[in-house]
Amino acid sequence: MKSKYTLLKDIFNDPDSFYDKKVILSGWVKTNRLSKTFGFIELNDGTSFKSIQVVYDDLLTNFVDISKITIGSALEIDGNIVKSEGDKQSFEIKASDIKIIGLSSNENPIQKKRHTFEYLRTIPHLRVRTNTFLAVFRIRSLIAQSIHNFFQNNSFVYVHTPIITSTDAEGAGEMFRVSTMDLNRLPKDKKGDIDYSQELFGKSTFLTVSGQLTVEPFCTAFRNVYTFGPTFRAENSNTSRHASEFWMIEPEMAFADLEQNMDVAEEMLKYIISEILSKGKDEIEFFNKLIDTELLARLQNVLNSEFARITYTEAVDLLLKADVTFEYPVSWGENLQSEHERYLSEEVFKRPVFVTDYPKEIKAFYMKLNDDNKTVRAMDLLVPGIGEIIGGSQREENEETLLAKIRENNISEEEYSWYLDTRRFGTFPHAGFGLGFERAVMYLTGMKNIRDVIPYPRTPNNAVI
RNA sequence: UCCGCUAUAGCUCAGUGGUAGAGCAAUCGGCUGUUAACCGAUCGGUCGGUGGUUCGAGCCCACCUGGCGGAGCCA
Repeated sequence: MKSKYTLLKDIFNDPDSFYDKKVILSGWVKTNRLSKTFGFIELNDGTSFKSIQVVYDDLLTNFVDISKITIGSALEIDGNIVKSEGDKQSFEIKASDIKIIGLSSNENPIQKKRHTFEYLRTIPHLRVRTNTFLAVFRIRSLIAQSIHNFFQNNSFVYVHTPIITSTDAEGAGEMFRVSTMDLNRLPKDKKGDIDYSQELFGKSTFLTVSGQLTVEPFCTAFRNVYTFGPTFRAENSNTSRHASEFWMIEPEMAFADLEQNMDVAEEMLKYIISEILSKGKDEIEFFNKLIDTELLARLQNVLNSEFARITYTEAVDLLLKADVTFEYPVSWGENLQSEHERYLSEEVFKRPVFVTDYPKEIKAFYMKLNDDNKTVRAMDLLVPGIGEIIGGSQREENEETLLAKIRENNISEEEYSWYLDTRRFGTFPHAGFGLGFERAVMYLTGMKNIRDVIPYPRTPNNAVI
């Protein structure tokens, strides 16, 4: 992209080559410090996490206006890159001309002070200008890109599965209904029930809760595939790690079993970490300093250690033997509670841990039944601080067994006939998992609330903007 | 949805039944190298809402609403 403007990222990459050179910068004021005849502006142009210090003095014809410049104002600055006399930066720009492109009103709520995340959530359109969110959303972008790179490098095909689905109860929670009908005048059929045949699609439709089922047919053609898109859950969940709209990555691999599934998940996470450590250095250092002082050590530890792998049955044994009193009792056949998962990842292993082979009763119908007839080839990846970040399984490839599971679970055979076709017309072992994108962002930045890693978070009773 | 905490100036908070406070921001002024600059002044309030107890409520009680934390559901 050609432009008359020099970008801050280029200056920070190689400051020496800019010394005593004239440049034109454009960007936004982070802060302004003023003395009688001179002042300092910190300017960020969006291309770098770091800002540059602009030195200006009363030789500027518009010195009075510049000295009153407000946070957020957009400026164009002509000047020379020079060695800085200050301690906190090695170079700065000495302004020969400053144009005010857009003055910020003095009512800008973003101030030169610490704001709480709670307050900033009420102004999602403005919080992105603060350091924390500049760091969060650049890292979020880097993580997304590195996920694509990882799969593309490994011959996966990216599939856009539908966001509107007609399959009710895809198996994971409450769904948002997609309707074109007038809620105040719902059409009724002869029995007095709502007549969904009058919908635009001629039937009920919903927002997807997972792309997994619709990506599986692509796995039967392209071998290795993945989805990466938005997902919607209408649950009334009020926690720091649930959102109504979030993004999910769901790879599906042909001729793969659960072990390979875990290998890919582990390799993928390590790849993402190595990418953000090299490409998001400034941002990760910022998180490590101000958000989570153990972040860097944790990321390096994860990068250099193997993830633990235990079965559900082993996990239950470990928990039963644990010298800890849990609020909820542990017993084989029950779901692991958050406190149990936390104990395993935070106390026992102190690193990510795969828990596999859960009782079939507490897992989805499509998971492959083990020979013991009691457990399925499922895996959850638990990480310290967040809990479950990945859920996956080897899929049941046997048509008869899958059909039996569908009937056992009172799922409509008719509605899933297309899914059964994947087993009828040339079945094969396959496996996949779902990675909660925002949970990954939380884990990799140290941010504690999912609302602070989504640009415009949607949670129950909260859809600001 | 359940449990707990919470709501005072634009923001962050103090205020222990008896006159509404501070820091930051903003505005004005001072200051020749600042780094969340510093110093002085000014401005700033329906104490979330409704009802109750009391001579008197920001403070006590009830309900409602919002926010946060935890649990469940899950990613």
